[in-house]
Amino acid sequence: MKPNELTIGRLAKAANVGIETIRYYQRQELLPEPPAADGAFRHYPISLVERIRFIKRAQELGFTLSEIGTLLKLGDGTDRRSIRKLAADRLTQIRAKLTDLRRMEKALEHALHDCEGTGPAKPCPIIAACAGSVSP
Amino acid sequence: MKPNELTIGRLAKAANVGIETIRYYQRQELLPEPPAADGAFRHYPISLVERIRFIKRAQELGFTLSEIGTLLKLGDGTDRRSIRKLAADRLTQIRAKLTDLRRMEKALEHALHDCEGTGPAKPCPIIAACAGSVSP
DNA sequence: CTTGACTCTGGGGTTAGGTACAGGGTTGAT
DNA sequence: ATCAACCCTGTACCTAACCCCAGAGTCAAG
Repeated sequence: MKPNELTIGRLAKAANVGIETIRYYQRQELLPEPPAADGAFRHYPISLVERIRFIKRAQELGFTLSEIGTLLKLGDGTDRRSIRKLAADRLTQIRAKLTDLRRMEKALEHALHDCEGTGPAKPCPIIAACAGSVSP
Repeated sequence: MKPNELTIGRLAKAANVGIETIRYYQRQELLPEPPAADGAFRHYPISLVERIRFIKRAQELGFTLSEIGTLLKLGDGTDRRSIRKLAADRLTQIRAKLTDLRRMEKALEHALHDCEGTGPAKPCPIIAACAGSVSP
């Protein structure tokens, strides 16, 4: 084993992911699979640590693994147009989800607030919100 | 078939869900399963239309089906404390997700903005964001 | 050269909320 | 009585991103 190479376990530890995650990324073609001579241990270049970190950081930006695959292929950064489109689409999705969640937040806040201030004589406003009645 | 009863298909149509959704809810014990005499058609009371709508509206508030099961059991609204806890917990989750998504939104906005204004001589800021470097 | 920690291949399972058959049986309108 | 439209049970599949396991082989330290 050369000094700039790792076994899968050490690679996993260095990149702070599980071994199974690495194998999964290989199946998704996000990571190369080094050749193994007849069941012997594979040798992974240390550069893969950075590649895995790239994947993880892209995930934190909300990209799916499939999008990250594209990003990795565009990794030299010369095709700005494709990269921008990917990022812009993802941003649109994130904003849609934000709108959705904000609606839920408001509705729940409202129902909870009403519930705090409602005596047990009236129907529970949270249940009422689900039952579809408008708060009186 | 009594006038206040429906077949599963008509119930599905009335509640605006698929037949399979109704069966799924039955398996999750969100809906009762009327008895069927030896492979004959089941008869569903029309009141289930409202129950399904309840489920759908609760989903729009962000509750999981399992939580909705609890809500349905608490449906008389007398146990306000349990209901409030459920709603408050869900609200907490929604807010956590909102925080997460807002972070993603900011980071993507920033990277996109930088990318618009960066000449092809510099590395792509979107790729750079994934690669973990701080924008210079 | 033994031992224990690791790795290999191949397959399965998980969560949530459904969707999609296949191969029958039932209804109800003509 | 026929026929289309519907329903029954049971099972399998879908997405996304992994996790887990068995049984066999390999590597490195002592």
